[in-house]
Amino acid sequence: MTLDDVAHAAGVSPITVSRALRGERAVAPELVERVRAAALKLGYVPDPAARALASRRSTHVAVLIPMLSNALFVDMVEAIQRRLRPAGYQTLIGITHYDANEEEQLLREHLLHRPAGLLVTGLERTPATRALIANSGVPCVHLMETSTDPGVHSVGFGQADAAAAMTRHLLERGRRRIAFAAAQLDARTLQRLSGWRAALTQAGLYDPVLEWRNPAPSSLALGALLFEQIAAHRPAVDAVFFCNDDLAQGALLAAMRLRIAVPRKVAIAGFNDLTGNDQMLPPLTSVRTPRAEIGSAGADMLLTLMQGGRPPSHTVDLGFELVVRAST
Amino acid sequence: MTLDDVAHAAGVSPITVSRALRGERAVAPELVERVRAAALKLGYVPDPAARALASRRSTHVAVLIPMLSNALFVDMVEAIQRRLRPAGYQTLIGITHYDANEEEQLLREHLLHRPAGLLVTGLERTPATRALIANSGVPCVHLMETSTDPGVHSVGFGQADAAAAMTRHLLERGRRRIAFAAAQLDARTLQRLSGWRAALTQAGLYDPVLEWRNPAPSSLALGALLFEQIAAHRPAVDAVFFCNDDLAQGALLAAMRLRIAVPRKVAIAGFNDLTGNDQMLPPLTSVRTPRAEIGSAGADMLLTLMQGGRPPSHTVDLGFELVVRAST
DNA sequence: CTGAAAGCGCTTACAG
DNA sequence: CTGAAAGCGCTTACAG
Repeated sequence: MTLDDVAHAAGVSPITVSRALRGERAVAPELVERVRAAALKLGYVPDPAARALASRRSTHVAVLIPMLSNALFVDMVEAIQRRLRPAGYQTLIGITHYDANEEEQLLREHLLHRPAGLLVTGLERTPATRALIANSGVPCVHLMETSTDPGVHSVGFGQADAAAAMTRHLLERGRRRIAFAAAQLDARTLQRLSGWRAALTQAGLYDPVLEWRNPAPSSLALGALLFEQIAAHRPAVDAVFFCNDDLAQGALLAAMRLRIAVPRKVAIAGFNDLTGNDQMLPPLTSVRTPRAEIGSAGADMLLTLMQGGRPPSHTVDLGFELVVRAST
Repeated sequence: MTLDDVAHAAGVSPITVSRALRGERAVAPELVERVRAAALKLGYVPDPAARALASRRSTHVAVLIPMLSNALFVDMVEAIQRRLRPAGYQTLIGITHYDANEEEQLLREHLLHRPAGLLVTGLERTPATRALIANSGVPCVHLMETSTDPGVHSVGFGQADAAAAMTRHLLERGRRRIAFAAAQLDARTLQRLSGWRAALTQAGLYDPVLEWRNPAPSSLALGALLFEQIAAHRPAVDAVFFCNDDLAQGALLAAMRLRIAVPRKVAIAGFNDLTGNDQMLPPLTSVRTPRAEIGSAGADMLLTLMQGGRPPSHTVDLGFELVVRAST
């Protein structure tokens, strides 16, 4: 079942079938109709390999994310697939493990397959990776952060702004010694840290000892550990803002074990508003981040670029939302 | 940079280069050496699209899983990629949302791309899907369960056995009214349910009112709800065995809210031993399931099949492990 | 708006 | 063990 069969059935040349099916204009509407009908009747489906070889472009979209074990990226990936699949694109997921060199290696591998598009996480990468993307000529959209560079397409939200907003919320609640606990220490975590720092500085309450960093991956256990350390070393701290919800949830459990009253003695806030926050004791205050929307809008922008179009804007800021629960 | 360039540099014909690079025997060792050196020097990499078109087989492996939001499958997928990538295969992840029809649709789409191999979750699917797999001739390994059919390749563990083992553990702890709470109600959940039922029946303690089913997806919130229902309607229940850890974790939080002592008044057990169980209050007893090992071993079996080999056994049982913590 | 020719970069038989 | 020929199923220029 090939183009020729459809051409035969429709009484046109194969190339006309090719054009009609791809929706190229410059084909008479009635011919398009005839071809479509024939293709449908024969159950014809174009061969992706032949198409890729001839056009030097596949229908694959490579999606590079740091981790799948962070629910954040799962939500984003699912939203991406929901958009890309109906449009006829296959998603290839590459996991970088927050490692710029692994990302570079992954990208090299994926580029060999001539992907139709690229979806990458964040803006920070090795110069070589940046060059690979630029030289490949493959459309690329950056997710999770917003770029000011008009040559870079991005969909995200202001990580620092979101963290600053949460910090101000804690200040409004009367907290004065607000610690920030960070894990992983990837670019976005550090942006959140800077947002927190800016808000505290503005309030005249910034103190470097309030900054707790740990490069290990975010987890309940690490959140518990960080909370225990903060409670032991800085008893005056009256709020802890964690860069991710799993840390905050772990802290809530640790507080219970240590019999430290939340939020009476210390307020606890998280980030991302992952599932389960409403089940915590007390329910966890967090920042809802629009990861699914980022996936959808990022895929839409990429779709536009892959079709040769130009998106209305090179960057889209999808914002965030404070979700205040009983923990603060 | 094509085969021809390498052929030229090595002073042989293109087809010899093709054969040498693919490791086909019937090429003189010294030629293989010469070709390899030339390819390396020129930085030649075969074009996957051309290869797929000519050989009618790609280097893609389609992996069909129910959900990415279940950490279980994330662990499995990561292990699969870790095995398949170095072997030169790309992983295409398809999410079925526990829907047999969606799985069928996904499979149809993936089969158009002539995948080199197929990795699917479980043994239960529509007859059409089964036929699609068989007729495609694409090597396929079934993950998570073990098949008795010698025509079906599988890597998993005894879901019913694992549930029965946990149930016996609860019986040994002196529990007599052991409820089973199930969500999602997919094939594996129902196998666990049957394992629990068998163990209770054997002990002469089976009672249908102890069975709690809810078709909604597993979550902390649903676990809390199920626990509240059980506590309200069946106060005599002295243990609840949840088909998944997130349910059990939600139950633990609900028990705290209701001030029901765990394990004094009621024991709580989960399944899979997802991350965070050790942080719960009290730490959660569970069954550790070898999902990463299943991913690795499944990928290995598929690799063997894709290379035309025959795996030592058509099915591999990787077992499970009881992880007893303070909640039981 | 439509088509004949050439070619994308490999591999599959078929010879020798 | 090696190679010349044909072809995988499309799309890209190039004409008209």
